[in-house]
Amino acid sequence: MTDLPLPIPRSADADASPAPSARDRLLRQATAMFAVKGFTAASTREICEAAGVNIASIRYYFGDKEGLYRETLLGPITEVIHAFGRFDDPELSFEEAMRMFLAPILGVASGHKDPSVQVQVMKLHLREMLEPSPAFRQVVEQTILPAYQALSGMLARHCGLRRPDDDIHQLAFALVAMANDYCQSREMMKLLAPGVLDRPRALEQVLDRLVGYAHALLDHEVGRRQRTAIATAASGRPESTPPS
Amino acid sequence: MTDLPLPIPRSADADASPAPSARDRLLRQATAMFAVKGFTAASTREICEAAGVNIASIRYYFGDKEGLYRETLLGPITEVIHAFGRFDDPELSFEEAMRMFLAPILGVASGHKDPSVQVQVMKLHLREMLEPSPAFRQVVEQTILPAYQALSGMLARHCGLRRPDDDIHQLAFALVAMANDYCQSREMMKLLAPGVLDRPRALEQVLDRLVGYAHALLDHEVGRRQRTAIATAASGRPESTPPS
DNA sequence: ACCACATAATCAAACGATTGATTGATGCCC
DNA sequence: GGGCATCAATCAATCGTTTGATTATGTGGT
Repeated sequence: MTDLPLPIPRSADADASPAPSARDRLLRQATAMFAVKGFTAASTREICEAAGVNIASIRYYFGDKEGLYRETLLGPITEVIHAFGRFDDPELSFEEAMRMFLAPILGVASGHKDPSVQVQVMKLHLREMLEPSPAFRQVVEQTILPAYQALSGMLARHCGLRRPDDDIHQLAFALVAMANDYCQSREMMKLLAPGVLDRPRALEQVLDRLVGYAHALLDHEVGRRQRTAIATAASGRPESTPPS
Repeated sequence: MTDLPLPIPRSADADASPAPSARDRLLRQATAMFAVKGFTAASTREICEAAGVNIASIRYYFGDKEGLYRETLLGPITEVIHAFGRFDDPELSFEEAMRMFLAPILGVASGHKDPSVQVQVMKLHLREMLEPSPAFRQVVEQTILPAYQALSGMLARHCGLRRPDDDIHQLAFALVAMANDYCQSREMMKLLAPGVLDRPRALEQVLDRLVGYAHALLDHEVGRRQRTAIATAASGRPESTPPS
């Protein structure tokens, strides 16, 4: 029950699986462990045992636990952001752009064979938003911030603005929040409304809905700004909160 | 620097502050610690030192660390859900209902003097959605599930349905996600768009926008359903995914 | 008023277990 | 034999928990 002394379970297959190295196994298991249990709760012994490697391998390959964690974070996040592509291309329609932006977050058409890995990585990042580690702040400034600026800039453009203002920022956060929630609240969603995620083409349908939501919110924001502009032009008051 | 041997710092005031007991101090500091560092990362010594109580107090008042954690979770969540009031009252308009529902989540008009406590507690619950503890699942079924059923039921009613279907559930999750995000991504929001949360009436304005978003999404969903109904009636295909 | 007793609350100290990190030796392949 | 990778074993530190004693707060009897 306690001992499973098989460090390399899969033998040399034909060609499909090139027998993942100890480093890769360690990194993969660490991703899963960190996502499920968090940084502190996931012990190095646990991770190494699941990966079938010795405890000293962490020091050997990554220096220490935080180095392993940093690698676990940095790798997939750049992958997702790269998957965005040029979603802020002015040639694209708003729906096309939002679809390009939302699809990688939901994990649609992910490169991995196992879709749960994508979800685990998203959970890791969402956990970091609650409890930012020093490693994460660095990742944010290098990768997430440019992506967010591209999003808010695109939203501003579709609202007829040259630069995003606070209302655009709020709209951007609302859109991102809707997408993130489908990685974050998955367990609760299965508990409260099992049908949404168990349908055959569940993720595609969720993506369709979210794109529709985004369009509705953009139209709402455009309309609100027009009403605000008319109101301020009529009364001369530069107030910023008309009804809804 | 190390020793602060004053277990009861504030002397007997007039009447405003009844000198919080050791149990209350412990509970308050535990809430802050758990919210900031998580369950495992927050050590019992740390919590007790911050609260100015002995380590054995945890065993004395709550049995063990998990008992303290359970109390930390259960208390404020029932408080928030009770603050919803009867938001699903059929007499209310949709905007009135959503305002009653969203305000407690954002922490508007909270009973606490310190608004950061409310945010901390929300972070605790969001963390639990990523890593549900046994204590949390019990809390979900007892308190969150009824509140969610009230929300999805109200949404279904405003869409002309007797019971919520999968599309209503997805709409409900999107609305909750938008509100949760303002507790969850606060740090990142301050980093990416500082103006949104630093305005004088920031929370009230955010609430106004979210209520507007909710209305826009509801209208979008109603329109989508009408278009779907017309399309299926015309072609006879019971498909469920028309464009946006 | 005084003592005896009981309960509640708090304390310092230590328990065993587990943590992340580190060492020096070992097998292996080119 | 010389890098490369892996191993068992152990380090000091910290973890949550527990103990037994000590102080504070009442309570009732005489």
